[in-house]
Amino acid sequence: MSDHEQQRTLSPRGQSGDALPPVEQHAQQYETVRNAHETELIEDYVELIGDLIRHRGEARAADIANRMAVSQATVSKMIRRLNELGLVTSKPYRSLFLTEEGQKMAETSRAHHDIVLHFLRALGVDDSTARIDAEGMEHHVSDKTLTIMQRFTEQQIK
Amino acid sequence: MSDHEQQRTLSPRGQSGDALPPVEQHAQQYETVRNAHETELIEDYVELIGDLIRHRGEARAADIANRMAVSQATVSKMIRRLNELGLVTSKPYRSLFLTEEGQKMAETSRAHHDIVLHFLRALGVDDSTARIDAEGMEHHVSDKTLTIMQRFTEQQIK
DNA sequence: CAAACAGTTTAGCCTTGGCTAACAATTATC
DNA sequence: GATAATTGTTAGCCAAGGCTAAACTGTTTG
Repeated sequence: MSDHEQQRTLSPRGQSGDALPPVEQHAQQYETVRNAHETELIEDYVELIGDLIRHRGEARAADIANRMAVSQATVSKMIRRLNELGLVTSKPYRSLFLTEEGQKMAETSRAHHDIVLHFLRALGVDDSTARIDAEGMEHHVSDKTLTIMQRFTEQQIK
Repeated sequence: MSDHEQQRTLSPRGQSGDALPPVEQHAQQYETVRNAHETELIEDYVELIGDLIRHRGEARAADIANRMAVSQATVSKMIRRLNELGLVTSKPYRSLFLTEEGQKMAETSRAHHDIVLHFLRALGVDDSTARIDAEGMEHHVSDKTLTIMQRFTEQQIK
């Protein structure tokens, strides 16, 4: 392991000039982010497919490409991956469908997304900024924090 | 452009069953996230290097590797990139330094990070969760939202 | 001062997620 | 129903960000 930094066990004050967190904790923060990144895109695709089906009745590759601002080739490749992961079923030149598992993922993502979006609005962020921020934040907010956000939003509305 | 989805200009209610956002706006959300991803890692490295220098007086590749939970080879490669980007200066087998520009980036990242972290704590999120979430959220929070978060935190403390 | 060890770099591999260009299939239109 | 337009797929490219293994440098120490 060779940790040339000696570990100081100062109790942190929670302020800006804080000591660095202990190595293990610090490392875990970054690991969590890296893991989130791996699933993030997949979830975004699945979520979008779910939305398209819900609102349009079908999800076509071209629509996904348009909405993601990505080439059709990229979408095509991605769909193959989603297929392999058992999240969608697709026949060439036909609309896509979500598998049971894909549906579950879509719902969860959608729910998280909504919680974050509503929270930001409740906080006073304007709609278009809230949408952009929510899209990015969505995958990095833990369940614990989501619960707190939800509670906050409800209180604001009441 | 070939938009086979016809654009419905329903005014959205801001609820979960919302119509999809207009294609251009939707596309921009995803683009913003993709752009954030490109700079994210870079910023994390630079921020960490800044922190190490501030707290330890120097930033060694081995420490970075430990704290990022990543191999030394990966760090080495990354340092080369940071060099090319003009963010750090480094002599082989020597400690790193941030350039002017690198320092600016480190400070900005650090500031954003702190705002998000303090905000989460003010919201009632426990410390270790707040740290993890902040690490992920940091790069996806717009300036506007940061301002609002900061105001919220101050009000809570008062 | 030589050997051992810790730290750094390089080489070479892999996967992901973009892209363009060329081709194939489906759908629409005349 | 032939042709045009749209949509989908395939092939092949690229950069980023991981990894391991091996080579190299610098430092410590017997």
